[in-house]
Order: sequence, then structure tokens, then C-alpha cells
Amino acid sequence: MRDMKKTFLIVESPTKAKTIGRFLGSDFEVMATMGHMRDLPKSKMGVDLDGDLAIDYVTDGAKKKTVSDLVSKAKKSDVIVLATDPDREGEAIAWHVQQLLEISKIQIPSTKIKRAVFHEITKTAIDEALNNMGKLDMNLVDAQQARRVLDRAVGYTLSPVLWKKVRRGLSGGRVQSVAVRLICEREAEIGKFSVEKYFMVISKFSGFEAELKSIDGKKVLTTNKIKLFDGDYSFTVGLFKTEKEAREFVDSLLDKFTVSKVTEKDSKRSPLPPFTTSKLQQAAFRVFGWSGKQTMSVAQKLYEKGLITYHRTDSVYLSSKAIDEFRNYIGKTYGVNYVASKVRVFANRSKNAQEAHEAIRPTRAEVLAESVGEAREAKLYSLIWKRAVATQGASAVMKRSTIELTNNKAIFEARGVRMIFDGFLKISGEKLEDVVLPVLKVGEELTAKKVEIIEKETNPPPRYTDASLVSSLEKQGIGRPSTYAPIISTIIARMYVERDEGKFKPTSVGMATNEFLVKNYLDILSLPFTAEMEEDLDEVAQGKLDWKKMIKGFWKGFSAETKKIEKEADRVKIETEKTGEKCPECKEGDLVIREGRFGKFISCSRFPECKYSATLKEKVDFKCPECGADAVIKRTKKGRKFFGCSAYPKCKWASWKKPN
DNA sequence: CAGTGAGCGAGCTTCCGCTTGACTT
Repeated sequence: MRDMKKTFLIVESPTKAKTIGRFLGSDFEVMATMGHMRDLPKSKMGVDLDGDLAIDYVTDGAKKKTVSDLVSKAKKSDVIVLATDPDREGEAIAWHVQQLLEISKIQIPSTKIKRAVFHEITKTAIDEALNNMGKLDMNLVDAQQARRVLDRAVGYTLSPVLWKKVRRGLSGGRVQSVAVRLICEREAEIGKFSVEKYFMVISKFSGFEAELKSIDGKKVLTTNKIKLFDGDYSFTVGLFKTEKEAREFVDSLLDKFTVSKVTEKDSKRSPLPPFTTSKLQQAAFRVFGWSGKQTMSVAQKLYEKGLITYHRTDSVYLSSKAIDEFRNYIGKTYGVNYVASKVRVFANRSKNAQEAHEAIRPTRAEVLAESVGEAREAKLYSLIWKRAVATQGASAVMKRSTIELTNNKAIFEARGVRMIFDGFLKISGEKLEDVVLPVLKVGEELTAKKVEIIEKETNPPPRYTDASLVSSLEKQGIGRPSTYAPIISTIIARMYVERDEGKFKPTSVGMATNEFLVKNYLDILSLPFTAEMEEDLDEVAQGKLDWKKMIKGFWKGFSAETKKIEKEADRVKIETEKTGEKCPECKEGDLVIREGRFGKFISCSRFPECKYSATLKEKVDFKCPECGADAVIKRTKKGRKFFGCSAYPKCKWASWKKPN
């Protein structure tokens, strides 16, 4: 047998390793790093911030086996190809691999360690990458080190300040503290918003209805805009503030409405871009009510089964192979007129997209959701499939019509819509109901069957949901596809915020912490902080700025600020809510609700003089299925809610889900 | 899973981003 040169290819994801292994011959060995192989130590800062910025990288216990695997495989190889993701983190992972090999004294000349970069997992893309190998980009690696060190410095400095000034065990960081701030700011904006009633007028005719638009040229509905912390918010206000005003108007109407204008025009609708991680999480939340965590775990399964491309991505890019396949599929299945006349390409909008991967799409268009066995996987697959394939569908064409009716200086309007050609909507499965208006001529007179007054009110800005929080963070360039779901888990686990019917509300600890951080660390808590950091990192990546200079510049101000705050800032008082009852023990204090390590509990306002405490029983609408006592909501140490029995410890019933 | 809060002051908590399991909590 001929002695072949053995090439060792290193990627990040094991699924990717398997796929690539199938493309390449037996003279290739492919292995996955499973993400980073080394990191800063958990138990200490690990960076000499006041000195030369020397970094103490360590290999986590769980990763030791992967590292020894890496080393033994490298020993048997002639060429080592670092084929980690083509982005900042990927470059750093590759560099760490090289460092680990160097440390373990592998006898491979550095000229035989190469860097290969590909953006899609196809035989052609990989062959091309292997024919165009280069070296590690140390500027990009340094940009990653700067990012890592800055996050460590911020996190491991802020957190101890919070232990001292607010409460033990808390945490702060560039990303999570801004996420909490968004929720706190929104709560304050909702509190400031004054809800106003207004009244609308609708005339009903046979077969259609028309809404009051204007009176004597004055619009009945206007849009008000207010500035929120993370953008503008628009809401609708009506002209009639009382029912009496609306009634007086209705009474002033004449019997006859005159058709004063009829319009009809074509309108087009184009498909949305394919999913990124954030958009997938938002859609799955909207359609199925899934959390980001749930969505990602189902997507992971689909990815491992080879059904979809990688699910952690910020890119809307589709490979030309995929586009061709989608177009062929649409032509074959729905007819050539359903294929978009031109290939649709999409551009990224998010601020610091790294675009190491493709958009999330099915790997094969002909695999339909029906053939995906598991129910939840089939649901998510269907969502992904429709969105991706529909991108190459033709635009939908609709006829939009309006009828304007005049009555004593007041104008009413009816709107209709009729589908002419459903186009991509046939693929995405969206249904648009036609609203058909009767054929009327200008000058025709009509009598209303009924004129209705409808009470409405102005809507305050909405609380964040999983979906809207991730969307806001992404817009600001804060967080990454791999961290959107964990960010939410963290701020809930720290009990800064709680989910209430899918909406986030700050807790008293969350508000107190946020207030403290905004007062003392406004720069880090500001939305542009990350964007500015990214600008500096770009300069580092381009070799225009030394990463140590960048970090030193930041640390100088930040550590001085911190020293001052540690000395001068007062400890924060956490607001408590009164229950309205008196303390049964001392009979003096009021009972209040406090937030402790295990969630809310009842305590005496005179603490520490009086130490009375009791469990706060959050009642729910069903009884304990074992003993019939009230069921209550409880929390695990990690902050996850579960149902338990109010008679605990006499009855030990507990469950994650509502029993049926 | 039966505690929490303050402060005493042992020893401890904490970041973000890359990747999967191992747990059924």
C-alpha cells in the first residue's frame, strides 16, 4: 500500500466535521474543536490589567479530552489545516489550536500549519479553500483577544462592585446590563405613558363598512411619536375624546352619503429575507410561542440531521447552489410563473454582522416538513423551509381599492384588497383574505344601515418579549447569534427580570441594580458602547490599532472610576412592596415582599430587628392533584418556575407543567 | 426544594462568545 500524506482538518462543529469527512478522501482526518478550547480562568481575572496585559489561558476540565485528541491526531499528520469559522472568534480558535500544538511540542514545521477559509459546506467550496490556503491573521486574533479581555475586565470588575453595593451573587457586563436596562427603561416609559380614551366612527353599508377619516379637512386619527430609549414609538390618537363629542358628530350627519372618489391600483408584495438566528427566534416566538432556548435546541437537532444549514448565523446570504435549487423546485412544483423573474439577493442590515455562515435554510428543497418525523422539528423545519424557498418566489400582486364617501363635510373611507396573483405567498403558505368592495360610481348616494361609535384607547409602548428584546439588542449590535438565548437565561437567573405571560418586567433587584449602574457607569450602560468598541476592534483587525493600546486606554479610566465608586457610592436600597398586613410576630412592622436568592418571600419591614419570614404563595388556578390543597408557583435555585403544593413539606407534589 | 434580608467576615459569587451534550431539572 502506498504511504499517503495525511492531512488533518480542524473545524468547530462536529456535524460540520462529519459532512466534510464525507466529501474528502481517506487521506484526510477531520476533527471538531467544539468551540473554544481555551479561555480565561473562571475563578480569577486572568489578565494582568495593570501591567503588560499578559493573559493566563487555561483549558477547562471538560475540554481536556478534546485537546488530547487534537494532539494525538496532529502527531499522526503531515499537514494541519485550521478550517475554523471565517470570523473573529474562528480565527482565535484556530490560533489557540496552534498554540496548544506548540505547547505540546508537536514536531510539525509551522509551514505545514495552514489556514483555510470557506463560507459554505460544499465539495467545490472546500476544494477551493484547500487550494488557496494562507496563514493565520494575527490582527484578527488580536481583535478577538481585545474583545475577550474587555468583556472580562468589565464583567469581573462590575460584578464585585455590585456584590458590595447591591447584593451578593449579582453580575454585570457589557451585554447583560444593557439588556436589563432596556427592560427597566421600558417599564419607566410605560409608567409615564398616559392612556387616553378616544372614539371612532364607522358607517355600515350593505356589503361593506367605511371608517371616518376627516371632518372639514381635519384628520380624525393622527399618529403621535415619542422617543423611547432604543428608538421611536408611534401610537394612534383619535379626535373625539368623549363619547358625547362623537355622538354630537353622528347626530349632525345627513341621511345620504355621496360617493366622492373611487380608486383602484395594483400593489406588489415581495418575500422577506431568509432567516438569521435572531429572526428565526422571533418568528418561532410569534408563531409557536417558543423561547429562544427552545427554538435553538430544536434547530440543533435539524442541523445534526443535515436538514438545515447552521442555525447560529447573522447572515442572510444564500449560496448560488441553494438559489438554483429553490428556483428549480418552485418551477417544477408551482409552475415557472411562480419563480421570481430575477434572482433575489439580500443584504445584511445588522450592525456588526460577521457573516461566517449562510442564512438558515433547508439543505435540500425537496425534503418537505411532512417527512420530518418529530413534531416540533417538523414545525420549525416548515417555518425555515417556507421562508427560505419563498425568497425565490415571484412577487404577489394585489388590487387595492378605496371608496371615499362624503357626508356633510365629513369623509369616510372603505378599503378593499383582492389577490390577482399569489406568487411567493403560495410557497410561504400565508393567506390573505380578500376584502371585496361593491362597484360604485362617483356621485352615487347611499344610506348607512348603521353608524357605530367604537371606544378605543391609546396604546402604551409594549413590554419586551423574548423576540422584541433580541431584536432590539441585535439592532444595536449587542450580543451574537450564539448568545441571544443565554442572555435571557442569565438575566432571569439573576432575578433582574421576570417573565409574566411572555413579557419581561424588571424586579426590584433589577431596578435597583440598573439605577446604580446607570448612575455610576453610564458609558458602559449606553447603547453605543458596543458599537464604539466594535469600531476599535475593526481598527485592530486592520492592523491600525494595537490591541493592548486599546485595552489600556479603556482600563485606565474604567479602573479609576471603579476605585472612586467603591469608596464613595452608597449601598443601594432595594424597594419592597407592602402586602397590607401587619407582622404577626412583632405586631409592629408591616409585612413586605422581598426578593431573595430563591425568589420572592414575605418578611417584616423591621428586619433585622424582627426576623419573621414566610413563603410567598403565588396562587394558581388549580389545586394540587395529590392532596387537593392550593397549587403554588415556586422557583428552583436557578430561577426556573415550577408548580408545587402549598402544603409542602406535608405534600411533596411538584411539576414543571400544569397537570391536566 | 424549604432557604432568602443586614452585617459579622470563613470562602464564595462574576464576564462574553464559540460549540455540544447530560441532565431531567
